[in-house]
Amino acid sequence: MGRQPCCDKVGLKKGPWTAEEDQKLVSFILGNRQCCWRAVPKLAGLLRCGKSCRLRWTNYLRPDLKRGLLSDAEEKLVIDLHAQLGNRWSKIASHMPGRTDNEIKNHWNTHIKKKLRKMGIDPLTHKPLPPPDPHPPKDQSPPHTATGGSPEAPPSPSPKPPQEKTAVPVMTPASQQEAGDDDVPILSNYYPGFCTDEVPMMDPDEIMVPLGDGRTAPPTSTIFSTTTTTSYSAASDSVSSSLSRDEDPLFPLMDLEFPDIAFQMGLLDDMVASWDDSLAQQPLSPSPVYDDDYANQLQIRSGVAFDQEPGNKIVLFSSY
DNA sequence: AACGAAGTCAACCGCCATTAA
DNA sequence: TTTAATGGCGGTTGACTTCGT
Repeated sequence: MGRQPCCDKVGLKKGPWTAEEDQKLVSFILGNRQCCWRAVPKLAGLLRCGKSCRLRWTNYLRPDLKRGLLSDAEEKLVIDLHAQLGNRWSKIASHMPGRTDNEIKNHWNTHIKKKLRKMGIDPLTHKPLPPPDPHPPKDQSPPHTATGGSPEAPPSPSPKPPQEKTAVPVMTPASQQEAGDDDVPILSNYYPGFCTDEVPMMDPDEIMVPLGDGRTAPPTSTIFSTTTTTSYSAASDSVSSSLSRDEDPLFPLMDLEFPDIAFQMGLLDDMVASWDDSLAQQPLSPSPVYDDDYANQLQIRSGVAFDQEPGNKIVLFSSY
């Protein structure tokens, strides 16, 4: 009957992840075939619940995450998508490869909202804000207009829930054609490519990590540039998330981009290595290049390219 | 230099839809 | 068919950082 509980939550650790935990989780996920998240912490030797592991992986450790502030184009995209989808952050994120729903949500709440208000636009309705009332009523919420109120507005006596989730109906004409949740017709052309909704766990013997032998490629096509085979070790600080991107040894790997030139130059085999704990402690050079041709030869799965050749070949790269 | 306010964002909470037993 | 776990989602929290005084 049913399934076993996800976790008993007894003796489980909470709070920020340490570098050691990150390393355990990454090593496990990269080294094991897909299995249920419930089993991950136990098998990986983590005192976390599976849900926590999943969140950590999807929001922070996934190799295809872009990280960094959203660009202007991305911000615009978020605004457009939000106008159509409301606070359905995962849907929005699915149109923005390399970005997580959590990241977008945070950015919306901390940056975009303010920007829109400064521009005189209601971030909830995406319509012009009404001019400030020179005589605001005392101890009473201003009457709500049809366009709805801001969630930051003082509590209203109306039974309307305070959350923004109800913002969805407030939409642009485009969205008012009642497109299905999944159908946001315009936006995929901003970022043709991958959807980050599905992040596969990887087959253990499909792992290919960059290696370095000192070779460097031009900046736009830089391959992975580690010299010694060192491990993707996050261990340098007890709280990795407190590190800046430049300091955190995790980030270089996250920033890896598709090494097209390397492949085209026949360096693929040189770059193949088995994943193990001794890999890549050394920072890896990011490269903003993605090669469609080579990608076409591979099975692209959410920013992870699996070489069709049998063997231990997988390339981790950012899908940007 | 010290303190408090404001901003940022990783992580958690709780709900819901899906799915396995 | 029923039950309950799982995974996913959006909202919220709180630790940490940055800014202003």
